[in-house]
Formats: sequence, structure tokens, C-alpha cells
Amino acid sequence: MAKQELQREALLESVADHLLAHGLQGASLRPLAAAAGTSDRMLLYYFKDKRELMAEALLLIARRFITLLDASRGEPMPAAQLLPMLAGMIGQPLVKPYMQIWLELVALASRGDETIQPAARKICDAFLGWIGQALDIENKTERLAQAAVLFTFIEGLGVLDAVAGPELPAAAVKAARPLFDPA
Amino acid sequence: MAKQELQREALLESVADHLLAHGLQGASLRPLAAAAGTSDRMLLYYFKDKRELMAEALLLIARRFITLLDASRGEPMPAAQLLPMLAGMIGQPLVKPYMQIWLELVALASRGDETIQPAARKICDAFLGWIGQALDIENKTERLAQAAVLFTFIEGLGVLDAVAGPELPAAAVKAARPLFDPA
DNA sequence: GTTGTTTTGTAGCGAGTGCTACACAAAATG
DNA sequence: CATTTTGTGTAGCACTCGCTACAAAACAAC
Repeated sequence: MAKQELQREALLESVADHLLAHGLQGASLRPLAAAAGTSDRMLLYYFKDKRELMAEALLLIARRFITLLDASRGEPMPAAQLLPMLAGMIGQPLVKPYMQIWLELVALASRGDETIQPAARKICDAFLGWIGQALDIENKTERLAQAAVLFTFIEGLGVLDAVAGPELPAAAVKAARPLFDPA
Repeated sequence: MAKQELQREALLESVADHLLAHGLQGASLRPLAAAAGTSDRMLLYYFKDKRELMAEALLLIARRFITLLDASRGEPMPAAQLLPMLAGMIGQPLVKPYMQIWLELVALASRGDETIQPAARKICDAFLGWIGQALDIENKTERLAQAAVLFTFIEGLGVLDAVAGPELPAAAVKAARPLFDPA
């Protein structure tokens, strides 16, 4: 009976790959199945719904993103140093697919789509937690507060990256850095 | 010949209403036409394409957003004061539809959709310009730099508003405010 | 080998998509 | 009034969507 579970996981991996590469928009069963080397018929055999398939694939993507974050964990550093590092991170080609799908999740969540809520929440918590752990501030409430600020700013950078040229985000980072410097 | 132009504008207004209310996702010709009191046949009579219709409707939405911004123009103020005001503004029910459709535009732009680029660019420039004009900083480059920072942060707040509860954005604003205070 | 269960292919349904052909009415133009 | 232009309804095409009915393999258990 583990065979079925194994096949489910394999399908989810392929579907996650396709979603990361081509986005949620227009991700229909037949292309997803083709990417996984099967037919839509089979996807709906292993998953009762398209909704169930998508929800589980998105959770897998969230898990992948978390491992990606954990892989680049280093020594805690001050905010003024962490900011440009994060700004550089979200531009990396390895991270970009996650930012793109993240923006799609945000747009859907804003319209009240509850299918994606678990994955979105997971990614959000993971990213925020990672930033908090990367800050070298002893006072916990102060650290969490700074993490929230940095998180918000990084999210804004993601938006600007998507919609504007590279100059505006770069200027924003350059101008924001001194704000975090120990005054 | 002005009759045709008039009808086009009227249709665009209705389509813009519908898009603001229900989003871009799943906005197909027949519901759009029904919202405008006609048939899909007529939409494609006044607009050669769905793409042309959407592009023009989005530009109208951008114009509406700009007038909305201009209506709430006041005396320039310091950044530490402008930040909570902007944070409150994007939560207003009158502004929220624009934020929702903006997030959809961002997600599409991130995937390289060039149909929406003009509208996205227009909204972006208008918002950034509005923030710059609302800041009372004499030095122009300094003002533009601060505007970029505030803009980025507000975009991040929009994302957080969509995906997280209200506590996280509120905490981010509260923690970010002292950073802008004259040290 | 004969059962019974799990996995898969084929085919298709009903609804929706953007878009078009055709016909006809209304209105402008001579 | 006759004619051309402009506006509109009906019907439908070719396609995609999620999903399902049916049946035949593949495999297991006895």
C-alpha cells in the first residue's frame, strides 16, 4: 500500500516543478499531467480533485522553499547588513520562481481563495522566522519587530522587482540601509 | 463619429467596474458584457480583441486610481507621519479594490505579461510620485530616496495585508515608524 | 489457473473560452 | 426615397476546462 503513496509523492514533485516553472495561472490538468508523464485521468485517480492536487503541490513548494532558506542560514548579522543580503537573495535565479509563485499566491489570497491559504501561511511564517533568526538582536521583542519591518520591506522589493526596472529596487535598498544603521 | 467613441468609453467604465469588483482572474467576455448590459458580440465590435479591451480598461482603472490619489492630497509631511497615513489609506474600502487588482497586475507582470505593462507602469509611477509630493523634504534627491523607501514599504504592507492577519502589518508599521523619526 | 483488486487507456460529457459568419434593423447619406 | 453605413441579435465554431463512465490490462492471492 506504500506504492500508492510513493506514486502520489512522485506526481506531486513533477507537478510542483511545472508550477514553479510556469505558474499557477493557466495550470490545467492536462499540461500538469504531461509534465508528470501521465494523463489527467491518472492525476484524478491519485487526487480526488484538482483542488486537492494543487493544495498538496503548493504545500510541497512551501516545504522546498523552507529547505532552500535553511540551506543559506549563516551567522546572525545586523539589519543594515541583512537587508542587502536579502535583496540580493530574492533576485537569484534559484529563488525567483518561488517569488513569482508567491506573488500569484498573494493575489489569490487577496481575493479570498482559501485553497492556497495553508501554503501561503507556511511560506509567510517560514520567511519571517528566517529573518528573525538571521538578526543578531538579543532583545526578543525588538528582534521580532525589526524582522517584521525587514520582512515587509523585502516583500515590497519583490513587488517592485516584478513590475519596475531594476533601478527602483536598488535605489530603495540603498536609501533604506542607513535607516537601519545604529544611530 | 463621436457616438462610437462615447459608447466605447461607457463600455470601458462598466468593464472597469466589474474588474475592480471581481478581479482579472476569470474575467471572461460574457460576464464582462453582462455587467455592461450588452453581449460579448458587442464588446468585440467596439474592441478588436479581448486584449485591447483589457488593456484599455486597465488604463482607465489606473486613471481612476490617480484621481483617487489626487483627491486625498494634503500638506507635505515628514515620513514618520506619512507612513501611518499611507498604511491606513491602503486599508480603506475605497482603495482596497485597487490594491487587489494591483496585486494581480504584479503577479502577471512577474510572469512577463506585456499586455498589462502600461497600466502597471502608470499606477507605479503615480503612486511613487504621489508619495514624493507628500513628503516635506527640500533636498530633491533625498526626497526621492525617501519616497522610494516608503513606496517599497507600502507595497510590502499591501502584500502582508492580503496574506496575513491584520496584526503583522500593524506591528511592522509600529516598528518602522521610529526608523523615520529625525534622529 | 482462476479469482479479485489495483492501475491505466479511451472516449466523451457538459460547460465555458475567444471569436466569427450571417442576417437584419436602424440610421445616416445621397 | 434609395442606398450605404453603422449597430445588434442569433447561432455557432473550434477549442479547453474539470471530471467521469467503461472497460481492459496488470498484478496479487489462493
